[in-house]
Amino acid sequence: MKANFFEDVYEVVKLIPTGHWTSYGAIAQYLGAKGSARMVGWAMNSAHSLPEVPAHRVLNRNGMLSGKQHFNPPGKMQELLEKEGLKIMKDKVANGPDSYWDPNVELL
DNA sequence: ACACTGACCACTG
DNA sequence: CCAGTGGCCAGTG
Repeated sequence: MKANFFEDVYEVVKLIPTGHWTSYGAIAQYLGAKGSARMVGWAMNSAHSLPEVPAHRVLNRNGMLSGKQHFNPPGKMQELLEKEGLKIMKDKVANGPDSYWDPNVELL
């Protein structure tokens, strides 16, 4: 397959609890030298085929729905997040760090 | 084999 | 505070 890196990313994303979100950088940091934040985004692009991977729970470091434009249809991302209890305002999470989930803290 | 791009992040001005 | 630039790794033309 593409690379183990993608698999690792998928695993972490799948581990994100409902109503929580994490950032590309956090995942990249959790995986370490395996890749940078950009690779996580690239992995998400590949993850597009995997319904098991809740890519809508992965936002940029600012909690902004950077990749919502890549969803189908765009806006589905926000819809899902709101459905899970997150407050989205202006394409960004309003719950703040309260809903933030960091693999480096929770998993490590 | 080379160059450009990409769902990012951090630093500098 | 906002804008610009570099760095990161892999994939595609």
